[in-house]
Amino acid sequence: MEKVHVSLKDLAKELKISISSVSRALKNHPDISPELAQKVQELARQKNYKPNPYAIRLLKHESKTIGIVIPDIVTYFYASVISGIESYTKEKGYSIVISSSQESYQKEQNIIENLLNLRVDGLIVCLSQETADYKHFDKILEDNTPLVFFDRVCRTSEISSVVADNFEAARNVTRHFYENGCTRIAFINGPNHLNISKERLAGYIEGLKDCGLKISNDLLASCNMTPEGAKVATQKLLALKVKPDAILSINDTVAFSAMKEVKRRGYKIPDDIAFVGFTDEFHASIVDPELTSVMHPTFEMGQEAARLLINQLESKTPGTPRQVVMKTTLVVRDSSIKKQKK
Amino acid sequence: MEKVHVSLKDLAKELKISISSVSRALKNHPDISPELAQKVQELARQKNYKPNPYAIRLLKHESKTIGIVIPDIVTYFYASVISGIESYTKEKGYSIVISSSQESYQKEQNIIENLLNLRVDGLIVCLSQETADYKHFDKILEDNTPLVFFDRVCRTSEISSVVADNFEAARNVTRHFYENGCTRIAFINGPNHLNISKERLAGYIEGLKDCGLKISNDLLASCNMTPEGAKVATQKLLALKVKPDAILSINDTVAFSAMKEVKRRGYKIPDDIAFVGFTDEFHASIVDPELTSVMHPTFEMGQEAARLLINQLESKTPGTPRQVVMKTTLVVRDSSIKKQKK
DNA sequence: CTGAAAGCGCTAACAT
DNA sequence: ATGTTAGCGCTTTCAG
Repeated sequence: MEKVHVSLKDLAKELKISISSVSRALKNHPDISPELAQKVQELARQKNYKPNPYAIRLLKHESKTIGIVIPDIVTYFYASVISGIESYTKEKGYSIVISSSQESYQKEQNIIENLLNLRVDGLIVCLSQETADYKHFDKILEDNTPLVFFDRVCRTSEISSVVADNFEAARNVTRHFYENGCTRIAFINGPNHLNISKERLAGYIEGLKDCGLKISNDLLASCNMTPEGAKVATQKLLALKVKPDAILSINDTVAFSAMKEVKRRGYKIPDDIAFVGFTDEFHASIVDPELTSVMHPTFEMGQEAARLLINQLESKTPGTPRQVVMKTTLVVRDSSIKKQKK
Repeated sequence: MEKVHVSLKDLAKELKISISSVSRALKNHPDISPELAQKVQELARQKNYKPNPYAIRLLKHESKTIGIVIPDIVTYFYASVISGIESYTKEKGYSIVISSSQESYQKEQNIIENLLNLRVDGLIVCLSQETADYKHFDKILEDNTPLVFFDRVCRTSEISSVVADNFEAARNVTRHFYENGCTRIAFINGPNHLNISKERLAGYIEGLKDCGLKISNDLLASCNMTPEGAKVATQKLLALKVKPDAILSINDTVAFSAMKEVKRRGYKIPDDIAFVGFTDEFHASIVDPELTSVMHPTFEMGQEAARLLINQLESKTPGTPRQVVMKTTLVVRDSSIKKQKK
């Protein structure tokens, strides 16, 4: 029943040669006779020898493993980024260990500690929604464990990160609304302390300025990015005396929920209220009307984060932190194009 | 720059005692003086000692790691099952390494080989869509690596698995359609060789019999479960002289795509064509009309798969393979309730 | 109660 | 070209 794997020792015994000869033969070391190499490799194949990775990790002090910390696996955006990370790391011979914080600051800390104890070679992290304090990353830095953030980031002057062009994207969307006849553009934002919220808010405001529209606090709502939170935020906006004629949402999930509530209350999308979301997940083109959304290159963001990390890992030197800003594209669908412009 | 971790040796040197005493002190071994234990633990905490997991894995021949093979991470169902697996394994002190086959038979084989080479303690697998040959699992069995399948399974007489009550669920849905006035009930199925396709098809047919409806090949379509495949299948059904008045879809994603096509062609849902999907992912209640769906206890399925695996792992004995069938629930929403029954 | 020693599987410097 | 040895960090007999 016990798993039993053949070791170099086994091969050596069988061939009546030393372990080091076997080791060398297997990796085609320069000074080994071709015949021996041949013979050893033959036997190794036949007995299905596989090196024990743990012996190597112990010896080399590296695990060829990367830890990933995300708020939640069951979210298109994160799953898709992971998919990009997986593709790049697999190519480079690294394994990934994934843990989700479930948007909890406490769990995020625990997970990071676990991953560090596992001695991963590096970490790729997206902050939990609750995380507003960044001291726990000191431990990682002191540890000299390379770290890269994506999407929800912090301490960017010390730590590399991959983010979307949130400011530009939000500014663009605001103009897009204006060009389509919207003048009361609302924004359902995420928690204020997150960089994505801040940057998108700034872009939204800049966009309003570009269009000569006035900034109104009434048109701003924050939510915890859950469907329920989005619903409440939407209700707040719909309670205004003068209702918004457009709603920008911090992500597609929030947009979906808001749209549902808006439709339930009898308003027409986009004619009464136009919609734009962030991410452009698969379902954006499935909902009714189809949702205009800021397309994030999620897979590429994952690849890029992995690339940054592995570069750092393999170049041993600390290097200067890099902040990679990925370009997004506004994918225009029905939800933002009013048939009857005012 | 190099990561440097303190070892038992370091602690021993500092305290001028032997490594084995340190080791014992740290795990509160019975025969160690309380004072020494105290002192050692103090120093360990202070110097932030953490055991090197790779040394232990080498010694114990176990990795406390479980490999997960899924068709695709960016799919609600799999992500959600993983989430359940993660929750259970974390509790039990195991890490998970996730790899996706991207529905490719070739990749599935490679991944499994990699995971085996990594010496994971066990594997949880959902077959790729292309997988119709199951010989590659011999390697795992020979290896004595415990294995559990979920959802898309094979060789259930030898290997434990967790599945939904596909037959009963499909039969139920068919009756549900009939009770709501549908008599030409179509089924957009997945690839024929998959157990989920076979079981749901059998349930569908049984349901038709229950209702005294006749079975027609015209009303059966297969697809590869992509949105595009679903669209093509839908077009085939809509091309019939006598169109279906209900469509059962192998999963929600297929249903979403089919609904989109049906609406695009000007048919009303549910009055012209009623819809039911499988999974009940989040978006089922976001689409318009909201989709009736067979709710899978995804998180629990993951937990159960992990439980089966870890039981097997820790009880060392092979044990008899178990097939756990999880109960589903039909969540009725607008898409299947015709306002005007015929 | 504590220490010495062997060994998990592997690599690499050091012989020969 | 091949063998010997030491050692990565840890646990666990075995001695004392």
